[in-house]
Amino acid sequence: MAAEGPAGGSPSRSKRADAQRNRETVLTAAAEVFVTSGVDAPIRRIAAQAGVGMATIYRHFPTRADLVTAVYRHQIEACAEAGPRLLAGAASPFDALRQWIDLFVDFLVTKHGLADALQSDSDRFAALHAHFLDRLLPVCAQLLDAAVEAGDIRPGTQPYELMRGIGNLCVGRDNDPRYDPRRLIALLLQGLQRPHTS
Amino acid sequence: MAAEGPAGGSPSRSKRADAQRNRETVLTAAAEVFVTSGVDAPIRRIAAQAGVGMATIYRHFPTRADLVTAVYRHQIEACAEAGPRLLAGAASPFDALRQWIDLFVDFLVTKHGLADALQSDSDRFAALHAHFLDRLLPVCAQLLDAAVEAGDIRPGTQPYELMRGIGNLCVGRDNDPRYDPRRLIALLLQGLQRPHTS
DNA sequence: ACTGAAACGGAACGCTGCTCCATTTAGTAT
DNA sequence: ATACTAAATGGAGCAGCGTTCCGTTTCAGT
Repeated sequence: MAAEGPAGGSPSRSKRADAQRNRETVLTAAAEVFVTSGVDAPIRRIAAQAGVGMATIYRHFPTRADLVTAVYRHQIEACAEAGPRLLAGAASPFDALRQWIDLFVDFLVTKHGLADALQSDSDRFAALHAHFLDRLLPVCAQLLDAAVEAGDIRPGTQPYELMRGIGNLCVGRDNDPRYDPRRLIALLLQGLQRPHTS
Repeated sequence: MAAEGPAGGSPSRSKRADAQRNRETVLTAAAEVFVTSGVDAPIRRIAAQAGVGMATIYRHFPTRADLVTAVYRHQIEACAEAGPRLLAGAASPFDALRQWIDLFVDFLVTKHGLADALQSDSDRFAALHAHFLDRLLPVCAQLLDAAVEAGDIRPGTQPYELMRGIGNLCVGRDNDPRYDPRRLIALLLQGLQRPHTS
């Protein structure tokens, strides 16, 4: 997580310096290409942008999911870490859940095709799916449990199902004024809310 | 809609008989392949299954969407026609809406990858998306309007957004016991419902 | 039967994912 | 400083798929 500055511990020892450098170069290039062409961009294009061969990319990131994961690692982390913070600071657990979902949705919709990739049943993204789940599912579960505990929402909803549903709602063409996933997610949360008078 | 029997009007005059036959052959083959390999199955495979050349398929169905549309035409029609019928027969417009959505969801989840294709932003499925919308959006709008009119649900939800949301929720790996789109859709409908005391 | 046009099949092209290996280069021991 | 070794590299090569193009076959009307 820490910066790989000269004073800090070596980020991954036993790697040659040029390999380290190339790794960063590829990450930067991939990030740029992802913005313009989505996370489905041809490896060739990313390699060209980075000025390296394709094999270099495959060596550093064996699957496409590894590359995507690495590019968005910081943002996934930020989202994961926001969970407990929101829970501590919000007016109610339900509010915390809502705000966290907002963060999550913003993350998904601002990255071209990321939601699509996440829900794709293609093997090439299996690891991406797994990483998101590993990192964010516990956070979501904690928020959900707290909201149930507080009586804000009805019990019985599985975190996995909720996360996939939210991810699914974010899939598809971007910037369609007729479709804003946030509105539907708000509806979903509404349905989750327990009637005020129990 | 009617069968193309000998007594009925010619289904599409000015087509050669072998072309007519091949069209049917391709449709049958495509239906079979779609079941096993999803609507993304290679054209080559469908051609092989049908025992025809690829060009024959492209000539009859210029885009993949045309083929998919043709294969599922009957079921799309059935879904469209069920709308008014349900509205007339159900206990309330909201019930009709719920039942119609059930039909729609069943349709989507039983066809491998159909929901994925529908929401894909790839051009190759644009026509499929358009056809679904042309045929089903008015039906959904009618049900939605009736439910709003009856005071069952809050106003303000756009039919397009609802349909895309439902479609989106059906996207992804099939038969995952941890994820049943129907549960989330039920939640969505719950959120749509107006509180009983206005 | 004859013939023009419709329909056909599959080769061919372009694009992509992924792998393999000859070559280059960084780091180290002398 | 030089030589050596293993890590790292780059791009050619193979396979799969979508789509088009064209020489050949088959239908249908005379």
